[in-house]
Amino acid sequence: MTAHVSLPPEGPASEEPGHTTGEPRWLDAEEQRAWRAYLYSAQLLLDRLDRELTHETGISHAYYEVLVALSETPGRRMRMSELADRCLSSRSRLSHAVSRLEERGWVRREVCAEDGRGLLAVLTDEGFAALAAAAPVHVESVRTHLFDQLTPEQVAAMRDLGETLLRHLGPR
Amino acid sequence: MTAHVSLPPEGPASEEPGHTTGEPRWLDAEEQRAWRAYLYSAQLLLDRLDRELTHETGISHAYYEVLVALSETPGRRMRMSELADRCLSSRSRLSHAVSRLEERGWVRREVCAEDGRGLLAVLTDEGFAALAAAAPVHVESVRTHLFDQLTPEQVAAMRDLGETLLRHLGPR
DNA sequence: GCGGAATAGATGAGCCTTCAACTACGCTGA
DNA sequence: TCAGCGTAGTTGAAGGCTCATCTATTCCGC
Repeated sequence: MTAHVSLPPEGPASEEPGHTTGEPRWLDAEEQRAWRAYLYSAQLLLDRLDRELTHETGISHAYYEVLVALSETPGRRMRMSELADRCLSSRSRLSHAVSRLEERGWVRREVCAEDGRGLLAVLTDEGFAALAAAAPVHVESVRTHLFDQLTPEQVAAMRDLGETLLRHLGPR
Repeated sequence: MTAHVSLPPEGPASEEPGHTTGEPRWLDAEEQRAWRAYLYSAQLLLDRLDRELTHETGISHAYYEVLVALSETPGRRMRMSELADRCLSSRSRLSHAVSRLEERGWVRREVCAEDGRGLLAVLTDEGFAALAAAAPVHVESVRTHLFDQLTPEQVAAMRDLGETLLRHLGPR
């Protein structure tokens, strides 16, 4: 009955008044239901999108995001750190990812003129072509599993929810 | 400008009428904004919750879900497959996870009486104690990064959104 | 009761992510 | 001009996840 975020109590723990540590702010049944619905649906959705993209194009969602970020930039190139931020990725993770994309011939590293420490990730024509092939597959998944399921009001609520959380979690 | 799900076009591709393949149903600017807000916020939130839980308790969110599922069940035991379903986990992933939890002494495998093929994962007292210690940490994270940020209307919308998507993505 | 299909689960290789070093370069102040 | 610190990025080891494969057991029809 009690679910997920709270410890299943044998009954509410005895509470002494004037506590110092503070009793955990457990979720009530309604909150649990909302939280679980959000958590499960988000996990299932992201998983599904990633799987469909990966299986139909050979590009994981993580790689896809890297390619998209590069493709949207003038000259199709970006500093490694900036790219990491845009992809919600750690520096290390991005570094590994770019190495693997480099092996596929989709990205190339270039030294940065203004900063001798810096590198630019550059999207190659092959990389752009791979992205062009994958994009219709991905957009169809997003339509099918997300937008086709929602009313315009729900889409608006989704955006509102997302933007509210982003203000807290920070665009970094 | 064009973002994420769509190929950044040099301009809309020429479209011949009577197409057979079907032009991709690209997202418009509003849809992209909603989708990105949702995607980013979900990724950041889940990441944050997982990190806080992992760093403060040594239990990843994935393991936490396993422990919670077991703790909620009569006898604190469950068939491996059912546990996998409850945790949105593949059989293989759960099998590996239970092995690791077994090494920590938090879970034990028992043979299943009714089905010689089956196994039961059983939460040990040590496992329950570990969960009891972690739960307050996790609930505080969920409060701080989710519920404290939202109005009651947004919580209701979150639940509605989640349940709508779950109907499509299936409780499996 | 027996042969074959289906189910439950384990296993290992390979890839991905994380974390903690580590290198290399730039910036600042004395 | 150089010492020290901060920033940019890489690297390798360790653990987690996926996928394909494998074993053991049950179920089903005859």
